[in-house]
Amino acid sequence: MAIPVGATGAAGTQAVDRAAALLVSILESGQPPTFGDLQSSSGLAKSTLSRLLSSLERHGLVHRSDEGAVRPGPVITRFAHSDRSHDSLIELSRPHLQRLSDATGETINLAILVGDEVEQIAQVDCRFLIGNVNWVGQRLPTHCTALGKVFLAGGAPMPHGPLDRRTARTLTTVSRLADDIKVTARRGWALADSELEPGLVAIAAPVRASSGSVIAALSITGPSSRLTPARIREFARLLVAAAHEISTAMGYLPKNGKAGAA
Amino acid sequence: MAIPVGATGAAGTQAVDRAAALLVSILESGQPPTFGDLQSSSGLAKSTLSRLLSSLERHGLVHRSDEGAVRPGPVITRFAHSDRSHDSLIELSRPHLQRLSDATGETINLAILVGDEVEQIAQVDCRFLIGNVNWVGQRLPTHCTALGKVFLAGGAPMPHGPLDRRTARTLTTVSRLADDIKVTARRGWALADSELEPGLVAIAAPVRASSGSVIAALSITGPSSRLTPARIREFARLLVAAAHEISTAMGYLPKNGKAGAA
DNA sequence: ACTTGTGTTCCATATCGTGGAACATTTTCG
DNA sequence: CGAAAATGTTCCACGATATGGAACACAAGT
Repeated sequence: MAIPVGATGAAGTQAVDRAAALLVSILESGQPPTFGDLQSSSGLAKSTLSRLLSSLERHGLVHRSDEGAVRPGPVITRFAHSDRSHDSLIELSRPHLQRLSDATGETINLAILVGDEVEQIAQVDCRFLIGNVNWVGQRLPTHCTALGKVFLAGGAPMPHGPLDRRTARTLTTVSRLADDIKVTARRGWALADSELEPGLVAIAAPVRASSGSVIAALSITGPSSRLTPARIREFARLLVAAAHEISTAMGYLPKNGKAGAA
Repeated sequence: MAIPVGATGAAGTQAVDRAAALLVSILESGQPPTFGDLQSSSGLAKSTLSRLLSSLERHGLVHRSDEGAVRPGPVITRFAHSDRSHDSLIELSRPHLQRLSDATGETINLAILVGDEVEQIAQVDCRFLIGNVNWVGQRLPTHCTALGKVFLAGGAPMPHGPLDRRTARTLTTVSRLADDIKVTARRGWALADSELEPGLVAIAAPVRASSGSVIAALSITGPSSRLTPARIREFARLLVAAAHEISTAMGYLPKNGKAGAA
């Protein structure tokens, strides 16, 4: 009685599996599929498909517009626009942060852009005694942090007016900052060496959504005594790779366009 | 034999209904529920719950962290951070836009903030001959549009440098703009009268996520010949009400905190 | 080491989901 | 305008599939 194709140890869930697969294909398809699209892509009987969709719709997980397009429903929409959507980004990223921490021993941070500031949303602490305390929840300016520069390089509006001078090395003119951002964009990662606090070095790289826009930034932070130029170069490779892995998990496709659909 | 509680004409979908309800409660609960939480809130047998969760997890719709917390899965996370999440916001808003259009006869727009500009993402055209063409996709500055002012009043970073003078009535100094924003914030809606284009009047109101942050702005636009002071006052009431309804649909709770959970 | 708590696997049972066909609606085309 | 095609929903008898209790595996607390 040969188990069907690739039945990975799952049984007793036919209906739910089908409904789940349906929902996934609706969430991942670029264009909202129609009933017909789903019918042919899933291979389900009309009646079955109709029943499953009705159930999903009844629970607000999908919505059928007048023209017959099947879209993510209000429950999904609400979640997508709520703060909680960041939690799941963190959850999805955590293993990568951890791996990066294991590889470098330094403090790893994940941050998002809030208004014109950078807010840390996750952190894995360094394993040295000399390290930073918990930065989660803290907001910092964009012009003097590696995390901030990543967002600026990703298209966030440049800061205005006189740039706050945090240290002697802070970039305090828009033109010098713009130059740095150009370098950052080309290089693929940002550097802030004693620009926020003397002796504090950070590098950061972008995490991208499937559309390519920068949705978060990943950073490695440590004292300049440990983050020497040679180390920085080495860590930057790891950092960019990790950020890239998260981006991929988010549906970003490295070279060409388009995200995976069903 | 007596249909169970509130069985709204649905049958033949027990398993899917249960799984869907499960997913909804995971998406809507403030704190990620544990297996136990779900067990008691759903009343399902352990074995059933385990099977359903496994199925959802297998499809990437939920994710179980090490500590046993059940969270939205990668598929949901990807969607939440993709551009497509705006589509479903539009879909959810469209009936409200339409109703507003029917009531006022003027052009209705929905916009989001992209960087430091406002991008229109949905529109319902006015029923007069004199009206604006399709603005969807167009980006405009924040300082001279009602839509933009809504975001500024909602906490978006103020624009910098010299403000582009679009008309004689454009607010071109940051301080005058700041005053206007204060009024906007207090009043609950924004007004831009001939500030973008002579004779073009627009009012706008905020759409809020469950967290209270402004995620979109809703506007009514028309020529000053039709949008007289009296009409503006009348329309503003309708506008604010409509924006509020969308906010509510997004999980925003008017007075106190907290969004609905299961 | 024993107990308690949590989650997964197993299995016989009958409940629940299935798909074909009939039906309802809307769209297309002659 | 009416016939035909396309699209989606409801119905129903059948049996495949989900169910929940119990046994099991594992971890945490005492």
